[in-house]
Amino acid sequence: MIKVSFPDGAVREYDPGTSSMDIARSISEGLARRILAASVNGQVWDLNRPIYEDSAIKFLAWDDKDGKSTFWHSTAHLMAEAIEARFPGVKFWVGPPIDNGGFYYDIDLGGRSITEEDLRALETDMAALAKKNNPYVRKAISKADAVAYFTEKGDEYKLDLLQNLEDGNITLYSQGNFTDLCRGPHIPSTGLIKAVKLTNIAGAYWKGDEKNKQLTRVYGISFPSQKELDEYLTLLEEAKKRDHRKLGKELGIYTMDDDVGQGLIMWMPNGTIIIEELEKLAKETEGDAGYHRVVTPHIAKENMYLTSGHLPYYADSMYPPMELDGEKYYLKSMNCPHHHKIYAAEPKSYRDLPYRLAEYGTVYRYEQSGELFGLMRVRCLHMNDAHIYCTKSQFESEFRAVNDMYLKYFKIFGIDKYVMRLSLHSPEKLGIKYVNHPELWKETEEMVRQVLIDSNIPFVEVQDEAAFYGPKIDVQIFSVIGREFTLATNQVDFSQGRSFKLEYTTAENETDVPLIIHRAPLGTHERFIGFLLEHYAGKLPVWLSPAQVKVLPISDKFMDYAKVVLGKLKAAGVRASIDDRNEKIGKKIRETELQRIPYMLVIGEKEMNEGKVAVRRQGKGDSGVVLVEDFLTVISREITNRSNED
RNA sequence: GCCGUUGUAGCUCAGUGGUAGAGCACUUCCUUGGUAAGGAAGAGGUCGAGAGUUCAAUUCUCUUCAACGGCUCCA
Repeated sequence: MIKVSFPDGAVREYDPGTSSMDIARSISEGLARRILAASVNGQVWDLNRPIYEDSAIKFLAWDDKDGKSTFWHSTAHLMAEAIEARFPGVKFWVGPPIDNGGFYYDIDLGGRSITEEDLRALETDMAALAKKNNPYVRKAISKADAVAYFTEKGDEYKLDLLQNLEDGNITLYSQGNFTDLCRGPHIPSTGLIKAVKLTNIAGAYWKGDEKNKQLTRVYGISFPSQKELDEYLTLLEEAKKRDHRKLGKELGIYTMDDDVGQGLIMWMPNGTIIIEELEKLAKETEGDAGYHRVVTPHIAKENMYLTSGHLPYYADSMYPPMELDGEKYYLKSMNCPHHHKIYAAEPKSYRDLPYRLAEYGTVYRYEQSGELFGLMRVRCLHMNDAHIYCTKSQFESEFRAVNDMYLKYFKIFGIDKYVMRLSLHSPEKLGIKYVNHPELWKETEEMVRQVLIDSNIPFVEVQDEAAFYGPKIDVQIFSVIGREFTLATNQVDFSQGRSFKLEYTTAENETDVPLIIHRAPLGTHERFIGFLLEHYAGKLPVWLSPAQVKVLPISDKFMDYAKVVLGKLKAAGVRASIDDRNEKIGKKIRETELQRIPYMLVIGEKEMNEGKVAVRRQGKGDSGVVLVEDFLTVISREITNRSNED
């Protein structure tokens, strides 16, 4: 007998060779019907795989992350079966589940292409195949047999996969007429897949390398019931409504134009107000933290970018140079070199450090055309940039102060869904993507890691994401459509101080090179505002809102009083206007609501006679009649406090 | 940059091998209305751009530009 223990601590005995499914059935039929896979000693297993040893078991159902991935992975195989039946001779690369929902399969269609109509037909095929309730059958196979099998099939992709697999560790999975090289696990049978949606078709380089052939990737998602699929589709629709590109247009935040160029944002009056509020916040905060503000040009000569390392490392993402008087000038892709020159303009002693230079710097980056994305990925951006020059002993407290600044900002904006990422270099890319100082990388990476640990900030470590000049902490956020972006960044630079020959005189009257911190807690205006629009679903807090109050007279009989109210609002520094159109109040309210203007002041006879206003909060309806002065007190406080409540 | 999709009025979108339509927005008039769309009339587009096929192209073909979905990339 084998001992099987459960998450609640219970232990039961079973015959060796019992499967997780048998065990589930011995507990309850309902459980057996619900589960998709099992975790056996921490590994996800097929439910029908026999267990021969004492094991800790946990059943995985749809509400489990691993249950979902297993389900989606199995659906990918189901899709492959349907595709192979419809397009004989196609070859499959890999078909994994996706973390944030669904699955894909990369396919070599052999010159054919798949259309939207094909997807609809494949969905029908898949539903029919699912209905057959074919079991997913696992078969362990020797490497030699596997190679023979796929050689006969002429499947160079699976043979390629096999190269990196160890003999004795190779399994095939089959369901219906489809067999795939796969480590599994899978759900018991296709009948569990009740609803499938194939969402899109895309190209994807084989092994993710753009030098390789491009395969066709088909994305899909599936659910154990039609209802859940419908809910998912509704959720997608909702997400689209808060897409910053849609809101940006509806709210008059920004525009782009073919004549201006790709990825070049023009901020409209409403967007500019947001920018100015953000800059005001940044200037206050940085002023308090001892930063000096500077302003630098948008271009510089080639030589500076050779010194900085930008040209050797990042020439591809800089705009090509313009030539003047026989000199090459580049649009700047970073502000740091200019700031270094300001540092170097006057001799520094240790008494001058930390020396902090801040600028909302405009930089230009030649992003690949296919990568541009609304406000989130653009070619001209305005960075909340600053560089801190400090001694080694000051580094930790400076770096930590920057982190504290992040957290302060995030609290103001109510940002809580982000991932702090410690971005490290890759040793094999030293001298290619990263400056070649292995010992400095090691030292500074440890230093940054320690700051995070000491500050009790949860973080993930990722290789090969560092800046070319040093490790960094990135704050990763997700757009409503699920794309990941670095919102803010806090970077160590042990390299440029040397390349620019920056120095300071130490207390011992010696010369030393400062460490540099590059930081951008508010990222760039473009990405940050794009993020905020989605974060707030367009309902910006009052202090940030381009229009804060709309005065809505019931009819033009009350226009004079409305103007008095407007005058008081403006005198108090509130951004307000009157809807003086000849429209009914219902329509004025509807349009103001749609513009996400936080406060509406409805004014009619009663309000006029009593010196009051009827307040309506955006999204919340009528919230009562108050004296104009009382309203002013409330809104002024909300603005001054940069209140995030509504 | 690569694969795929799309491009018609300010916006959202119909439509056709015989030089275009709706709703909203806009303008004017009527209406002076109390918490999410009052009524009427009017104006507005060389159908992304260029070339080709055709008696005739917004429609078919090619090129190009841009947007979108991915891939690659992202200091």
